[in-house]
Amino acid sequence: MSVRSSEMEAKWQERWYSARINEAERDERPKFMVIFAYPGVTGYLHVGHMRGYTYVDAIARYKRLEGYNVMFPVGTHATGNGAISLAARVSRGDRDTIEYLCGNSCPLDMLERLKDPIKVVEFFNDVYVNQYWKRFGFLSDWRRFTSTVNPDYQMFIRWQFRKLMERGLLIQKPYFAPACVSHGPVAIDASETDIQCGGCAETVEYTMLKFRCEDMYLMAATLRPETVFGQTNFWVNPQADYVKVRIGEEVWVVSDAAYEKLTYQKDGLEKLGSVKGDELIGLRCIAPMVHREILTLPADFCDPKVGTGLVTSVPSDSPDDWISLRALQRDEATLRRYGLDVEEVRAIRPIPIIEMKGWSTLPAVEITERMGIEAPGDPRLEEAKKLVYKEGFHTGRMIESSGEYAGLSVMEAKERMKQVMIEAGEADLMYDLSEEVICRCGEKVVIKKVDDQWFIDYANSDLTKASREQAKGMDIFPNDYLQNIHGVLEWFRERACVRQGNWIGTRFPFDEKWIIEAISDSTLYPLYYVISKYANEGSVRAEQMDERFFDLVVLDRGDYSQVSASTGVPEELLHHIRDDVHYWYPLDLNLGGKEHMTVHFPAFLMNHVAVLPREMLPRGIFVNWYIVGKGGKISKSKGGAQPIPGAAEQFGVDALRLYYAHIASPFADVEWDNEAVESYTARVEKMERTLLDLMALDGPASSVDDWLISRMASRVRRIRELMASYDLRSMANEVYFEAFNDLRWYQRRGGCHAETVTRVMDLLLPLMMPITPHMAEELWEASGRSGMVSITALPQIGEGEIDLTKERAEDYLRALMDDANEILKVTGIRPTRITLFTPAPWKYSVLETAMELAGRGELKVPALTKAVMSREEVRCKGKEASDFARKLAEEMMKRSAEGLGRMGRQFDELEFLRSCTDFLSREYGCTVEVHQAEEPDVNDPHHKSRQASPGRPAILVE
RNA sequence: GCGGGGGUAGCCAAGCUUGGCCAACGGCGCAGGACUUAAGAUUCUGUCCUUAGUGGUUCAAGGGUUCGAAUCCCUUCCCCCGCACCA
Repeated sequence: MSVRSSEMEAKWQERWYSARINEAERDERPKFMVIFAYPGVTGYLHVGHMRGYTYVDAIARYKRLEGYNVMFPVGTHATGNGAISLAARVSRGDRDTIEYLCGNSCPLDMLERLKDPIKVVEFFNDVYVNQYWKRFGFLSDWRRFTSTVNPDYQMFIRWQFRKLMERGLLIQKPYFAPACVSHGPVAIDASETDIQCGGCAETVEYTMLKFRCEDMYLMAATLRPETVFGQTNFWVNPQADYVKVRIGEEVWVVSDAAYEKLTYQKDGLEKLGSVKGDELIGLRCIAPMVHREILTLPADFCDPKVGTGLVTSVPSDSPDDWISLRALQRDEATLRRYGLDVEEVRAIRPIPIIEMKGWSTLPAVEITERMGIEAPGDPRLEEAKKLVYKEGFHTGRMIESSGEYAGLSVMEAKERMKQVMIEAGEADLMYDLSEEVICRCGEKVVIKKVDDQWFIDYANSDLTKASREQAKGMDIFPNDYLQNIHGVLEWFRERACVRQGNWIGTRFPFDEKWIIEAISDSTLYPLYYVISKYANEGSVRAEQMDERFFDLVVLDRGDYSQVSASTGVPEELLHHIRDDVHYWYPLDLNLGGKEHMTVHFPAFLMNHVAVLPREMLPRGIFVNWYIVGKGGKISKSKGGAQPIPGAAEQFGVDALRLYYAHIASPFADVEWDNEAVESYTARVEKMERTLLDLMALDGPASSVDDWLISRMASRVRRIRELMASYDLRSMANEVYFEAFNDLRWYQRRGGCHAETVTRVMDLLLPLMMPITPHMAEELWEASGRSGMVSITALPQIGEGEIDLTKERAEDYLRALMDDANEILKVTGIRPTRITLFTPAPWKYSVLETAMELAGRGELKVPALTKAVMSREEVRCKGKEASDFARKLAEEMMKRSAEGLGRMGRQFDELEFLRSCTDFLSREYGCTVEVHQAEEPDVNDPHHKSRQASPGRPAILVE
């Protein structure tokens, strides 16, 4: 795209914004409030992100056309550690980060400032608003911009949490979270803001099985508590150091390392003394659940750093256990060294416990054989374990050996058996990280018990029920999600809503040591856009927005004079804000990417339901899918990774907007493809040129004028229907492709009437405004219209403008030409004369009779034949007549009611074709004659005229 | 495993809810014609096979329902996404 285009875009944006048509103020009109789920401020966005945002602007613009007072606010979400992480990387001069910033044309002198997380947020807020959203010509009310770091926003969030507390939806219970042993809570994520290594670690829950052994318990940590029925022995690492620990009445034995971890998770641990691994070998202990006595045996694979450093042995399902057991059984020297009874150990056999499709009941034995694993310590054991575990977890089922659990799936059995053992005091839980994590300070990161973690109780059944009820009445797109969201709401459970540590966010109002986490502070926020304007313009300060303020303006609770006195906000302003809130809310549409389906949208809905009265609950959700790069993510090498301003420059904003709107259904991922985008650039240019050409026309009226007007008017009507479900793609198709083809056809048919063109522009330009607003304005102005198309109303269709018969006649002409082309193609004739025959009058009378019969539902071949053959003027045609009746009846019986309706829309074919002869002879470069079949003295050597039927003339080419 | 989505002509992609002008919108690509000194742009025509406008075979595969199915039902094969504390 040319510079001219960018200048043109800037020109119109400047006009829109200086005329403030984007600003939303309460008035008498019906309102429409729409948002997109604000993006997290984590860095530059790419062209894929603009898809959903563009939908929102196009929908907002369309709603303006329909006469709504539209509010389309934007904001950003800075909560979490994204900005902190980026600032940290800039601070430490991370090369990739600097390159990334500069590659996106971040000014060099910014780098120093970006060491401060808040500056990072401010910087990107500016980038998003100015380089993305304004660059795309969004009619968003910029005065309402807000960000989760703003103090006023945070006052709103604190209020929201007070309301959740009031409703009894905040609950406290223990929780296990990663923490540095010296710093406290840390974030573990791939960007490794807080940590040196281990960004991919996950928290894993081990079940500690208690094996009674004399006066103590050997504690075996396992991820597979459901395998207890397969236990055959117990593993101890003879080299490792273990400790005895008193906890309550019990004495546990765990590895040194495990003891340390447990001190963060269990209260009242008392270390009694150390014990070497080899001292624990050859003991007999009682296995939990099965209450069998088993033997403790030596195994090197027990890592004291993993779990408790003690392992229960299930050789049927654990490749490690099976290989170690077999090796030990063959190793008489070792057995003797530990004073073990050789025969007893050799008698140990795996016990089948789980059956799964395609496997024997001893999968560990099977997999090791298959993979040829022989010795303990084989690195492939890890892979073998994963494979068996995964298969078993998903498809496994417990067999008879598991007693009352027989028949349960592994998944179910795992949960149940774990619970039962915990309740019986035979097991406990411990948490660990899947890999080592080291804090920035160099200390270890462990899983620490948090006793007083706060949760939002999304499992609350009243809340769930009310939310589902609300969802039923909402406009939710796509339809599948409307079905699905009920399941999601049902499945949503308590969610930890606060964090400690290094996060950006709002302080939890009931305990300032907590920061409200990222999902929880972005659910009710659309409401805040109504109020943010007052904070941004300075008429209400953050500290004035206390609980009573929001109670009053949102919930109508409290007294104006009192709240005014206590907050210092003038009473009149309070009224004003209150009325704003109740005018704009509820939110009409919340649009967001598909990643929001399982978390954000349900939480958004449930928080609204929890806090607000029924009449303020949201009305719509729209989910959009992604623009992806070839083979998945958008990337530099595969296209689409270029900065948004660069793409705007290269392709043109209107072209990009049209691309997003039209390339595919919103509910499907699309692969970014430069060529495809370029074709939309070409399309925008073609459209513009075509319309400018039309505007230059100044000729006489002709028969196609009414056709074109009808066509456009029909499209306006259809678009109204389509846009009731925000079907931008179909609208784009109608305007930029279908209507475009109409315009070309009009010109081809010789249409050139200025007045018609004027009317067409009235109808068409507003419809172009939502998707290609800059071009629409440009053409609006070029056509001599005043004002801006962005603030016009959708055109009203005049009485009689839609004339379906005219449209049908033109379709008939096209079909005729298709037939003629077909004949010319097949025969290869270069025509010197084309003769068209309309059917003989009696054929119309047969059609009429057929329509009558069809209207009564009595159309059948014999019925029609009988009815028409009784008439003399038909009967005299003999077999030709009966054949025609048969074919017609067969044809018509295949039609839908709509199809029959079209057939019934009759017009004078003879006259119409005669009016087209000039056009047709121009098209075909030969003389064109029109006759009625059975007209005397017409050249028709092959009796082609007999083929004519109503709606389909016969053609003779020579 | 649970939940969800999908397989349409060379490619992308509509249609499927409410079965019937559906051989299947549209775009891209390709081929040919027109315009042009030429190129580009534009425009017209064609693009499953066959054919004086007909007929045949198609919408992952195989069954079924129906006068009639890309559309509804069943079975099979293949692909994708989500499963949480991450926005």
